[in-house]
Amino acid sequence: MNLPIGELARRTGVKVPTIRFYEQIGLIDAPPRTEGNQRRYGKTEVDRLNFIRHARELGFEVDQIRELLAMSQEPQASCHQADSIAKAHLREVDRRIEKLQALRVELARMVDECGHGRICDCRIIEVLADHSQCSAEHVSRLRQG
Amino acid sequence: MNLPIGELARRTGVKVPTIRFYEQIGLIDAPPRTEGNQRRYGKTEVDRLNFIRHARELGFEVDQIRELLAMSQEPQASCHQADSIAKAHLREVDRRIEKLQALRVELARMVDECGHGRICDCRIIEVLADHSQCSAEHVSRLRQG
DNA sequence: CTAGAATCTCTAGCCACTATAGGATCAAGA
DNA sequence: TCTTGATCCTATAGTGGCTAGAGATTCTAG
Repeated sequence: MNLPIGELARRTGVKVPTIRFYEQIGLIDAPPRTEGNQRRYGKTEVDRLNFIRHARELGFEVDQIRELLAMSQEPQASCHQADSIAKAHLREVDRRIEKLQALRVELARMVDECGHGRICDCRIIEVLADHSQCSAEHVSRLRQG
Repeated sequence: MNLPIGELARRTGVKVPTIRFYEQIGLIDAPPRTEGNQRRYGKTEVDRLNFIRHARELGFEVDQIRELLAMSQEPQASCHQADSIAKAHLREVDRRIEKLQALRVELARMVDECGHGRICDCRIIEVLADHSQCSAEHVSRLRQG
């Protein structure tokens, strides 16, 4: 194999600076270097990065991925822990979906009721200015969706 | 009125450091100060912060809020722009919901297929390691949910 | 007058990257 | 062999939207 970092990036869909970042935070090991100090990777890293990317796409946080990686390297361990990480994550995803759907209703209503006239009659501004006009009980922290 | 920052925080649900942060980034104006250099707020700021908090809760970004605030201060302007900001946001929310639902399916399948035995038989690790086992086409950026 | 709550500024930290600057190295073609 | 240009290197700073902490000052009730 002996892949340079750009090729590893191409094969895994993880960007070059992100790979270096993952090395920095210890999510992947520092690989051997060429005489000119360039990183060279093997199949192990392709697999590991694919695992990481996939888990990130599924919304797992880096710390959770660290745990999953550690577990995957002890094949005799019980998978109870992996199961519970995934279950917790599933609950979290369900929560996010619920919140977004409440939010969706509110936004749709706002847009629907916009008179398309002047700001002073616009329901969008009005609703935003006055929480009591909300039909749905929506939620304070949406950073995670 | 002449509210100190803590009272403004209590009335709007925006935390004290966040209010100072909003002042720093120019989302609200710097208020007058007491002789001892403490901020004192009036009704205007209560309204404005409520507007901001509400819009944040609905998932609008600070830059969008800036635009909405600017618009709301020109009551004779057309609300077409507010409408399009809200609509764009609605589309974004729909996109997030779709992604999360695909993700949900995948996670549920993972959890469902976990044999609750040893790691080497655990579908969770396996599925994460191999994207091709995914039933749903899920998505690369989930930071916003 | 005093105690303690609230406020002030400033700086750094959070997460998971992304971007930029200013070099060095590598691989292919002339 | 030389050159070109793509890729690579490190280091630092920036992103968004806050949050936390230190250490000093001010306000207010008793």
